[in-house]
Amino acid sequence: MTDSLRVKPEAFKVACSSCNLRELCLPVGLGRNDLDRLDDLVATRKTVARGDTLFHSGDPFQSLYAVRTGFFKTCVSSEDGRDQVTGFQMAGELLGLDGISNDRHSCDAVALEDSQVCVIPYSQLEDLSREFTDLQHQFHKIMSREIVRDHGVMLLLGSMRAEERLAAFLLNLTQRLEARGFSASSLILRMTREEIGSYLGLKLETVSRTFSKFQEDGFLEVKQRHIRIVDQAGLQQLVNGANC
Amino acid sequence: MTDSLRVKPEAFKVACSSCNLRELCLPVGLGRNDLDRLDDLVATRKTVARGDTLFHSGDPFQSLYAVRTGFFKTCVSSEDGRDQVTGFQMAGELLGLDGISNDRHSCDAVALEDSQVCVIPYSQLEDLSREFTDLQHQFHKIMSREIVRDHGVMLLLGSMRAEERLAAFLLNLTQRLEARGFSASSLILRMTREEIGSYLGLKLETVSRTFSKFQEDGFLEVKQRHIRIVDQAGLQQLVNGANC
DNA sequence: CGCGAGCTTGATGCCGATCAATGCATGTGG
DNA sequence: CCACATGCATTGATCGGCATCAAGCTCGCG
Repeated sequence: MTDSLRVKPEAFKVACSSCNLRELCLPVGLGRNDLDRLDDLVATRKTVARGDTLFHSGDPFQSLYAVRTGFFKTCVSSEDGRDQVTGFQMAGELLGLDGISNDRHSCDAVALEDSQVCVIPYSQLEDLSREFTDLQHQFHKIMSREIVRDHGVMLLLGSMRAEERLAAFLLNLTQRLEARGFSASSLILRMTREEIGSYLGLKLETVSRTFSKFQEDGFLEVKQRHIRIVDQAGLQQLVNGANC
Repeated sequence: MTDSLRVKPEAFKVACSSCNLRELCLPVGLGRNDLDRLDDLVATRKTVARGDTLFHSGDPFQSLYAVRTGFFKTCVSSEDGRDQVTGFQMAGELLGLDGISNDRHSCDAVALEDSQVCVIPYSQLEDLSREFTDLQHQFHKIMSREIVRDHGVMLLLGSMRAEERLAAFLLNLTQRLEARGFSASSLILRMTREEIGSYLGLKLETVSRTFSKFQEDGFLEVKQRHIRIVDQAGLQQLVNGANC
């Protein structure tokens, strides 16, 4: 092999400045100068096969990860083996923020399809964000946004009924997919009914039944993991308490 | 009144460096130098009467607040009027982190007793944390800790039954009170059954019934808002799935 | 083809919601 | 000081939504 070929193919693309996710990811709002420095920081990628774990709860925390391609779930579990999916992450979203709190990850991150993440060494990110106000501010916004998202999930888990939960889930998913240039009305679920159920505080049978009901009611077409949204407004009405 | 008396009594105490909460609050782990600068930053206090709101959802975000004395709840609400308590905050805990995400608060913060908070102007905190690594790191830890806490609440809401939720709630509360030098076994609840229920995803009647059951079972003595924990280990066993 | 993981659907039961009445503490005005 | 109102808590009776248990179905894959 020649020297030039020994360079990993990813090396050419590991650059936030030319990444097509830069408007969704950490670099949002950064200027040319900041971006160049960020490119130096985010120098490596990591491939995670479907079913594999990016990090486990308890692992020492070193880096944040930005999803480049693929799809992840994060889940926490209690001592007695209870398990809760805390989120699903897609391209441009950050993984690992939980680890900052005590230098260990406190949840598992599992790839639900073959995925690729950008590795962001955390201490270097702190260094760089001391230098660049915009980066610092953007990073804080991302953490804050995660907190706000979590509060929304609490609202869902604490006060919504099964149909409302699933409707809210689907609308959230399609909205994020749309922001990434995918269809807002047709999607393929990367997670099982059980994983959806865990996220929504429901059993997989309830998730399945609710999908069927949505189909009967004309909101969706459901064929296993293929979902087509027929009546988005109807789902939206469900989430707001139109039926109460 | 003499001049000396006209000086607000608080003026002497508005100093993180001499605050008895500094080991629980933002200043954790800061050196002398950092602390002095933080003192300049956190120059004002604010008194919030019981029942009053420190900030509303939608208010422009300017500052974080550190609880100095008293007790708060934060709650989010959806368009259709659904309401969810997302947390209870006591001395040394930060309020307002949700506001960073889009320069507006996204929840209400309500004082559950007469309280006092330290006002931390956010943009100045950002400035200062660009200068002091330790402050920056501590701030990030606090945000991350909030995310981890939220994930714990999701686990609770998504997978625990009523008794487990209330037991977990009480243990968490006493643990935090103990860290502040209060008794771990005797406490006065600052919130109503309804607020507890909202936080735990239960109705107030269920909360009340569960308190009564805990009393029958010999875990607690309950007299309205006065709680005495008789069998902490028993509660702990409940939280872990000892009964499953 | 046959196996297994995941999904669907049905029957039943239980936990917690709901509805309703009473009790208890605090405060207020006559 | 009592009468009454008000807010919060307790307790009971009933109901319903979701969990649970169980059986069959679909589809991808070795």
